[in-house]
Amino acid sequence: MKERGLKTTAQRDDIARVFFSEGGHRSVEELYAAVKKVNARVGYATVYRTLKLLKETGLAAERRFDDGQARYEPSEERAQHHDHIICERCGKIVEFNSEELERQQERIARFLGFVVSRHRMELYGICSDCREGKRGAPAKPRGIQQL
Amino acid sequence: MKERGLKTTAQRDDIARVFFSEGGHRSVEELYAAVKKVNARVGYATVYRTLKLLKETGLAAERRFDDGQARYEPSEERAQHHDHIICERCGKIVEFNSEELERQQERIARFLGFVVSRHRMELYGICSDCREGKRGAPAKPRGIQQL
DNA sequence: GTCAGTGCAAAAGATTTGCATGCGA
DNA sequence: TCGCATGCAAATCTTTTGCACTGAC
Repeated sequence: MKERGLKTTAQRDDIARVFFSEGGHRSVEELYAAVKKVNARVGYATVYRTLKLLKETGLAAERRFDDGQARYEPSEERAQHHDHIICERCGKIVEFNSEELERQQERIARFLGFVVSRHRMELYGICSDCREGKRGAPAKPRGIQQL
Repeated sequence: MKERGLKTTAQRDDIARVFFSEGGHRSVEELYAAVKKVNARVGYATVYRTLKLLKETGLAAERRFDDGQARYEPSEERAQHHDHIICERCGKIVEFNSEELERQQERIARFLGFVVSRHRMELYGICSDCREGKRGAPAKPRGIQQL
């Protein structure tokens, strides 16, 4: 699973297993809690160190939304590239992808003389469930919306 | 200049003066240093507090790029809305605006059932100066590029 | 004269790091 | 066995806050 020059240890295995099975956009705190349940012998620092490792080897992508803490998700090498739209009321995060938008960005960058290596694009607003006054946990994300 | 219900004090005046005259995307640290030169009697906390005030009254906009610290720029009430493209080599930040891109985002959000309140869009790449091997300070930004 | 605004230092929250120890290759 | 990986706590970094004091209105 992680033969990219990484030594295998019990904690790395457990962290990686939890990380890739849960998917989603997990904060370090959430991941730490989840890993703890599987292996109580894991320290906070190791979770940070492992996540950084996964990021450096390209297996994980780091996201920073506006809540002040980093979140990680399985890299786009394994999932398709996508952006995020976030509900400011219930916190729901929906992933989407738009070819049109990508082309657009590429065009803009080229015009300004840049070669783009990556981008970050987040939309913030209120989702329909919240506008309609529905309560309770947000609906489970349904994967990447193609547009 | 700041009659939005704000009491005027020497430090606020100085901070606001520096902030609005320098413009750009200044980190708190940079602003603090700049204000210090004008008025040594200003504390770090006051810069933070004043910036937060300016943000809340809509006079300043907070930006968080990928370098871990907040940056502020005069609000879009006074300047036009724009996004950013950032050179990962020299740190140059170019502002741009694209009606097309805005429409695009609006369309996507609507399709997903969201009403957008704000968005965040940053492109990261290498600028032409850097690709051509030019050294030295990045060229002064030339305002918002219309696309 | 009041009370909001300020400075300083301490607190907080997120993340990193030093160091002695443990465990995989 | 050897050295990287780990745990824990301490250190960093950025931002916030408590508190006594100052200055604006």
